[in-house]
Amino acid sequence: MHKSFKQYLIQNLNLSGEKLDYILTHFEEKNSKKNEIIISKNKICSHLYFIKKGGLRIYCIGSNGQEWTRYVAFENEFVTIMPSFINQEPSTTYLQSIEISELLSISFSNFYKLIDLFQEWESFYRINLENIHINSIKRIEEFITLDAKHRYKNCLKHHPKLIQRMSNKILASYLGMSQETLSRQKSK
Amino acid sequence: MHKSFKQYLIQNLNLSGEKLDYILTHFEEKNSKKNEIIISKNKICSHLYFIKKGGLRIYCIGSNGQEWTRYVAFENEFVTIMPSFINQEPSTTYLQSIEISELLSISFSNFYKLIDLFQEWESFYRINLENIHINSIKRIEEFITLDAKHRYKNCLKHHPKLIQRMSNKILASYLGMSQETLSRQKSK
DNA sequence: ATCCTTTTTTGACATTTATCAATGTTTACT
DNA sequence: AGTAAACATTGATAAATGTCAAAAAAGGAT
Repeated sequence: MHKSFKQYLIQNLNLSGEKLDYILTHFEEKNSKKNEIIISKNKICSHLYFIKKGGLRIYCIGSNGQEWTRYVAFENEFVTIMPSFINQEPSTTYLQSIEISELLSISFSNFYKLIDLFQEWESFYRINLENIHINSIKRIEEFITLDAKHRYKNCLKHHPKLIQRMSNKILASYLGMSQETLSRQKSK
Repeated sequence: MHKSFKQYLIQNLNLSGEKLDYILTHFEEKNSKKNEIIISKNKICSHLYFIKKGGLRIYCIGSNGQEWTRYVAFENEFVTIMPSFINQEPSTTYLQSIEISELLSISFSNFYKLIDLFQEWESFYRINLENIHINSIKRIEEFITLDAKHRYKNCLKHHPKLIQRMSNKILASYLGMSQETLSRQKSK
């Protein structure tokens, strides 16, 4: 059960045997269809998800009703709507499946229970936080320093595979530009 | 010694007595002049700083030589160039004092030594990471959803005090717009 | 395979924001 | 206090990007 996830944990979490199996019992299988909304705006995001297969995105709605993608994640990544999950407050964004996906979920209370129980689990989480935070920092730097053309080129350079799995519409909304502008950057 | 910092830790870190004092011995006083560069681009950021007084910013250089402010921090906040500090690799950005500041610094090796020694210290750091990551997320959402006018208005609403302590030049570079554009937003 | 829906591309035009230049204002230093 | 340097404002213009509309292309369901 949770085989690929267990492999992932063995490689990244400094725990094994009974403790690891105990941790695994806190995760539940959850599948999602393409385009399925997993968490809606104004709901409290009560779970954190591990992606075994597929991909998710987090998006917000702009003043004119447009969707803007704040985050994307694929296989072997954790996702949740952090501001909502951590503070257990209503979300300002949506969590959506952008492919047929196989997920594992853990509830807020169980997640933090494991942090209290196992320092190794907290370290694992902390290292994950460090990494996603560095990614956020890079994303901020791209927004303040680069124009549309260079944001696209940069993304193409650093995440060529991800681009292939996203529609132009979603990629444009991730890069902070209109679909038309993205389409024009591509033909250069 | 480190009196205000000790108060801060007593309130936010679940440790006291000898252990707390032992932690404090790993921090060194450091003062900085206004505009002083504390860490230069291409250098490895070997320390994390706590701001007792004053303010710092992190900025990067755009393709046309402009400075873009990625981060600002004032009293009772920790700052470091995270991508460089965590991975001990050359920084792509500068860390600069924007006011006369009184800092406390801890080295990379001592910081992670304390994490290994005290689970409480790791928790303290983890909670800090959660908070700054949520702030980064909000900043990303502002960049993808808001135009220049609304980015300024939003900043005015959520960080009115910080704005007063930053020059227009730095504020504009923080909000991702030219000084002239910011100046025009203000007169509305 | 075919039809229908959705996505992507392209063009024309509008809007936002940047750039350059000039002037007025503040700040820092001696 | 006085001076030089840095900063802020304003106007004119240019460049980048958004919006709207239509055509072309791609993808899904039956």
